[in-house]
Amino acid sequence: MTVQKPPKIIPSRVQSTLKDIFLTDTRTLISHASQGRILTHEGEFADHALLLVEGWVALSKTLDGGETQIIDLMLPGDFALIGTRITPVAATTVEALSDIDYINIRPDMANGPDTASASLRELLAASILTTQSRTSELLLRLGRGNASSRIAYALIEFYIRLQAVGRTNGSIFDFPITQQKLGEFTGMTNVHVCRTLRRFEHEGIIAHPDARSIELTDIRALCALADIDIDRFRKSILVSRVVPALSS
Amino acid sequence: MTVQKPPKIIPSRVQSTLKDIFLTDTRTLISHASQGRILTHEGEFADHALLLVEGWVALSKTLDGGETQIIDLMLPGDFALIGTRITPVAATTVEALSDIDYINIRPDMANGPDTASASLRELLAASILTTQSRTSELLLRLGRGNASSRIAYALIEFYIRLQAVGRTNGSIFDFPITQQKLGEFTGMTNVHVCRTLRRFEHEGIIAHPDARSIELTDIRALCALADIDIDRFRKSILVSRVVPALSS
DNA sequence: CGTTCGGTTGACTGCTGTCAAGAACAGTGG
DNA sequence: CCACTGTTCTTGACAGCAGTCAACCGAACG
Repeated sequence: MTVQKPPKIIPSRVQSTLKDIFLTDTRTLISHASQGRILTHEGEFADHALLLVEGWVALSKTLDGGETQIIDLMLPGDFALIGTRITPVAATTVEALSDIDYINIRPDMANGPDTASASLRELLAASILTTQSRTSELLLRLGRGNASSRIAYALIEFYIRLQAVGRTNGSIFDFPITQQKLGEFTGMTNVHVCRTLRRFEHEGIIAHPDARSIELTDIRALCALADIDIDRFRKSILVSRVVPALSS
Repeated sequence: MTVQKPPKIIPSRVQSTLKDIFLTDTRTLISHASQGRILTHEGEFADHALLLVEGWVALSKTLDGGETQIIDLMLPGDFALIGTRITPVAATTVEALSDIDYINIRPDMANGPDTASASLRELLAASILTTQSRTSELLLRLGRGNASSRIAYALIEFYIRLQAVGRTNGSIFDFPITQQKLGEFTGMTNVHVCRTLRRFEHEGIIAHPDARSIELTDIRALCALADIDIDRFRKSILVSRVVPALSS
């Protein structure tokens, strides 16, 4: 009943782009980091782009009091600008929620006039707009939704995104995130996350096939709670089309 | 004691870019819309970029139940992609919070290979990243802050942004937004917005020089409430520098 | 076998939403 | 000039959802 781990895949479009740039097998470029590692605070990442190959990564912000809000999660195959120098994602902390494999792309690799660089920029632009779309949806739930709505939203978002990169087995998927972190994403305390998940489980909406996985047994109910039209939502958060106004 | 209305200004960098593109005086391109008008729902805006010259505009999303969350506010001088076809800002409603003047930029105007188009794309890319930064800050307050923190955050954000485009008079500025809309921005009910504003006024943190203006009489207190380091914050939400990885 | 971490549950508190009524004000039309 | 209307703001009473505090459990790990 456990999730079959598919072979590690880089989305094909990204992979071919990277091959053009690096002129080498992408597998040799992969770095590793353990769960809990903070990827910012290390100069090496300033202005870089990060391609996540395996695992989950959180982009978060923290108030002086120490309260943390996760702004966006990176799932396998995701691509994002990180670093501290130029982008306004500046004050963001980048943390590995699980053990991860990733490729670090230096800024100069995307700045050239060649088609490979241009293609990389297009990917980046598309990924930025997709992130913006997800962030808007999350903001809507934080501003207007109750605990059930927020948790349901998060679960559906993870499901749709993982499904798009072949990381689901039916409605089961790996769920390597603590209730504490899920609370940081949904704007709740870990205690209330726990209560809400337990209630969902009791109502037969979700299940735990094993400790590290989750099964969405009633996706329709989750969509209703989160006020999601699943088809429209899928199109909205998975956009990867090139945006004319941003391509060169 | 009222706010002196400065002449209507288009930020100089934007203005020169637009002149290059349109080969004409930008003043002839300005359209008007009245307070309350919804700018989406009209095919004419699909995929367009909008340059706001005067007034406030809200970009919002709505749940089925009718509850609305404002994702971002456009203030005079702001520039954003709107429309429904390609961008993931798709499901967003664009509403004039006050009477507005704006310039509508058709997608083909930014797609050319000429330097003017390229410059426009750079502006757009910078504006998207700035918006992302503001949205992250807002998300942090919605997820972790209480009513005081959220309102204080909103007031400081408006102040900093208006000051950057010369729309403040000391710490006084035009405030053409209802408490209802402020609640849609901060994720609160209009009733609680009212209570919070009244408390701020009673505590001497803000004042109402006249019905349509607001004065931030104790900016330091507001920053403390919102957990804002004002200099860092200013840099973060006003970034307009070109992002290497996105420029062509 | 002790320690740590994450998860679970209960009791209690309190912030914010809901409901409702009234005040201030602008606009509209007679 | 004066009702009439609709919108926004204001305030109070009350309820409920989620945070806080605390205790305990189970699993993983050294």
